[in-house]
Amino acid sequence: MARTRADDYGEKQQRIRDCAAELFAARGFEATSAADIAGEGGFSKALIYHYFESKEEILQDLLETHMDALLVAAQGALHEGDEPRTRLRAFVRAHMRLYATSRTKHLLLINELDALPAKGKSAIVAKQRRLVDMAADLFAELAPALKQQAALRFPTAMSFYGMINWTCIWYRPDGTLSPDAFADLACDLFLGGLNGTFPRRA
Amino acid sequence: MARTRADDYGEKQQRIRDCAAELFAARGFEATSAADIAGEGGFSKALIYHYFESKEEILQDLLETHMDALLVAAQGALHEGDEPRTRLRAFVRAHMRLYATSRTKHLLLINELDALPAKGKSAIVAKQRRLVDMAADLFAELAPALKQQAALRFPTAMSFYGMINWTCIWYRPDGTLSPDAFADLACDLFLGGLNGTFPRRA
DNA sequence: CCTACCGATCGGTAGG
DNA sequence: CCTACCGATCGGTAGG
Repeated sequence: MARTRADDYGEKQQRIRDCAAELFAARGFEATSAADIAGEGGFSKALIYHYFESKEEILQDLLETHMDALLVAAQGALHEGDEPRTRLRAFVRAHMRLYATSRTKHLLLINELDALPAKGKSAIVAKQRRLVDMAADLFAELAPALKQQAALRFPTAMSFYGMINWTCIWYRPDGTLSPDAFADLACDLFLGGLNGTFPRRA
Repeated sequence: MARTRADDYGEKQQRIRDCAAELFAARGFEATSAADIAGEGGFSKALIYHYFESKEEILQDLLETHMDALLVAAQGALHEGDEPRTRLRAFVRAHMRLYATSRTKHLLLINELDALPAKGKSAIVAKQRRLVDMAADLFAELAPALKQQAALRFPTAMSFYGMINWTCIWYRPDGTLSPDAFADLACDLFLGGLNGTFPRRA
């Protein structure tokens, strides 16, 4: 018979993840101690080290999960509609919706990726690269001339990701501008520029 | 006679700033100890606390200086040329040039702003807001319809800053794409969008 | 899954 | 009575 595991193994682990994510996002990874996490969740520091190897492993776990969710959502968006413009709109909306529902993890991905050891970081970066490639392929469909400018493929895709990832600095999903509304604005700006976007219906 | 100060007071202080900046950018503010900084510079930890009140004050000093330089450079760019398009190009180039020459400080501004105490952070944020306002005013000149959409003024300006600030994640000024070349690409993308930018001369 | 601890190191400051 | 530092160590806390 296989070794048994407590019925609530998964839930306990998740509670640790949740408490850690909250504190990592609020104070930063380095500034958060294992004792802080234990205090937040009302469990012992030793419990954390029963479920995770290290503080870094918790962060790795959080970022990995978030990137997987992003890849699934983005991949799904690419099947919504035939026109590349429609697919781009769905692609950007998928990002903003996930950023809204998983704001904490998104903040960690942006701010604390460097806290990971080199090997773990490169695993995350590899997943990010797949996402950037999906965007770049879509852009090449939208502006075929981009295919002749291989050197600008990546800078262009990163300019796009800058627009939407930078939202972690200033955007609050509970404000007047909904995730979809910002997604559409960003989409229009990226496709048509300032003068192709304004005037626009309010 | 006024109280005297060592002739090399300024230089010593600058050496501490430089060593701290390098380590803060490489390892993160929290992960860098005063002892690390002292070790890097070959001086005592006590020397640091003779010149600075705290580790935070060093970071504050670095970010304040960087923001001031950015404000001066950006302000200067707004006087280069009559057409708003020309001024925007100079504005973006000024940013990218400063990011290239002060890459370390730029990284700190993006990654370590939260390490500052609330009061110090808000002083930096206030300066950033002035910069964002300069950009937003320029955009309203370029697309007058934006003036009727007050709610989109800030999101639009932040989308722009996303494109250029996100470079700290992926852009290396010593690569094949020069700071001015990327500035022009970002400028074209923001003004004309994907289809207004490509095809373009290599 | 806890209390009880460890080796080491933290940011900051003492006397001289 | 000042500025410019040094070697040594403070009280607490880190991850494990």
